Formats: sequence, C-alpha cells, structure tokens
Amino acid sequence: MQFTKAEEYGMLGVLYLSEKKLGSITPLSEIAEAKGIPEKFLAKIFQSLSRATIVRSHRGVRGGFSLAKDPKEISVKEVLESIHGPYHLIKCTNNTEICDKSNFCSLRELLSIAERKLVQIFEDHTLADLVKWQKNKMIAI
Amino acid sequence: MQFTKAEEYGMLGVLYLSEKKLGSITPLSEIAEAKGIPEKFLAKIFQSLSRATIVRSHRGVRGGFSLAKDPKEISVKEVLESIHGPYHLIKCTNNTEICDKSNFCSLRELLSIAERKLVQIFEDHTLADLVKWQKNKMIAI
DNA sequence: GCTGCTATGCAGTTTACAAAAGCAGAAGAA
DNA sequence: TTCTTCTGCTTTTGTAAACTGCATAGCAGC
Ligand code: SF4
Ligand code: SF4
Repeated sequence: MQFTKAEEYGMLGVLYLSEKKLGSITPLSEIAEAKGIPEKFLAKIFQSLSRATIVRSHRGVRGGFSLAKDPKEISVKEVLESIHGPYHLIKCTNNTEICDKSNFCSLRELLSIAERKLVQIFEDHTLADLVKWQKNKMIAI
Repeated sequence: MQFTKAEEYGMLGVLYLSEKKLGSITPLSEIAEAKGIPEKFLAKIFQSLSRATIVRSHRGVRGGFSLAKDPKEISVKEVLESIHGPYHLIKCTNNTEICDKSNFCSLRELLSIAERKLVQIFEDHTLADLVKWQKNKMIAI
C-alpha cells in the first residue's frame, strides 16, 4: 500500500503550477527539470489531469500547461483520482461482486472505514492549503 | 496504493483462528481451504506472524497454529506490520534522507497526516472487535 | 525407533504492474 | 513555413507481488 510515482509526480507538478501566478503557462520541460521528473512520464500524467480539466494545455511556441481553476478550488483528492481513478484500499470495497463473502467480511468493513477517512483527508485539503504550508515552512527556516 | 494479498490473507487467517476457542490448534491446510488461500503462500505469511509471536506453531500430527494471545490483545496494526513491516504511504515519511527536499515538501506533510490517521485506525481495532462485527452481521441477515 | 503428519527455510518461477522511453503526428504561434 | 509543444499511441524495462517446490526438522502416536 504505497503512493505511486505517478501520484507523487502529478501532485508535485500541480503544486509547482499553484505557486505561479494564476493562469500563467509553464511548459512541461520546466516542471520536469525543476522537480527532477522524467519529462515523458510527466506528460502522460498531465494528459490525465488535462482530461479532468484540472490543468489546461496550450500547444505551440510558448505553450505548456496552466491550472484550469484557482488552487483554492482544487482538492488533493481530485488530482489523485484523475491520475489513478477512484481510491480503493482493496477492490472489494468498491465492487461487492468480486468476492462472495463480501457481505459477511469484517475486514472489508474495517477497510471501508479506513478508506473513507483517507479520502476525507485528501478531499479536505486544497492545493492552496499545501502551498501555504510550504511558505510557512520556508519562513520558519 | 493497495492492500496486498499477503496482508489480506494474513488477516483472514488470524480472524479464522480468532473465531475458534482460544488456544485451539488448527492446521494451515484447514485455513487455506476454508478461505481459498494458496497453502504455501499462507505458510510464508504465518511464519512472519509466528516470529512476531502473534501465533504459535505446533509441529507434528495434529499440529498447526494457534493464537499466541487473546484476540482482544491483538490489534490489526500488529498483524499488518508483522507481515509487511512498518506502514508508510511514501518512503520519505519515514526516512528524510531519501529526498533532499523533504524538509520543505508540503506533500510529505500531508501524507504524514494521512498515514498517522490510517495507522491509528488499525491500532484502534483488535481482532476481537472484527469478530464481533462479523457476528452482528450474521445475525442481522 | 519407525511412520506419517505438519511446520520451516530457502530458493526458485511466474505474473502483474509501475515506471520510463520512443515516435509519428496534430495543433498552435511567430 | 518552421519551430515548438502537447497528443496518442506503442514498446521496453524494472521491480515487486504472488505463487511454487523441495529438502529438512520437529513432533505424536504406535
Ligand atoms: S474476503 Fe473480505 S476483504 Fe477479501 S475480498 Fe472478500 S470481502 Fe474483500
Ligand atoms: S518530493 Fe516530497 S513527497 Fe516526494 S520524496 Fe521528496 S519529500 Fe517526499
């Protein structure tokens, strides 16, 4: 049960955009270099984010990506789910047909609780929140 | 970010034991068949549980495994951590040396919070709790 | 002390998926 | 027209999960 690189990279990418002036356009190459992410891999991730209208793509010279909305309006959950689909700690929390015992299974019940808590945390925090944390930390040091 | 089969099987195994009379010995073959788990795989998992003194092994005829303590005394966290080691959503929540930016990273901060919540849930529930849920469900149906 | 049963320990194999790279092509700006 | 950047595939690589096999050790009952 681990965060994937795709999720980490996606988050770092949108956080990078969040720190810039709202609406400003940044090419992938810049993000990839700044954060040390393989550019092609990041491209794939940003395609998902683009389809989910979290970022907006701009082709051509001086093109790149910009945030599609204010960081205040983008929850971490949105970002993560557009990369890897809905969050599930175990398949059966979603689809009871996977396992015939799912109606009697207390493990499933526990994992459902844990899953809800986890998603809640991701839902309750926006990109703007994270950027703010970051700034506070920088000042503290 | 998914629960592994090893974790699921381990939990199902100890839950199976928890439902039996305390101290009674059950061979792996029985558990594996009852829960539909590959026996050799389960054997490996139970070796970890045995080393963590969650279960006790008994060799020879009529041997098998028994719980080493009362289900009330065994938290889900204990079981999971003896199978896969300490829980971490991302490597850097544990070891700050992995990433040079870890001191400024707000993603790391968020994941630390999420991780603590998750572990808390696993820590707060014992095997006895889960067995109780199970029984209540059976009655309800 | 022999026989059959069950766990132990380690070394595999296979499978699945994450991670990354590659490339032809479309869209856009200058 | 040309250069740039994203787009939509396909393919490769790497790694860890999931599972298997076998030779060995310990125990019980006869
Ligand atoms: S046994 Fe329980 S946890 Fe496993 S798949 Fe079935 S319902 Fe889910
Ligand atoms: S960038 Fe942040 S989340 Fe990623 S490894 Fe470094 S500290 Fe952890």
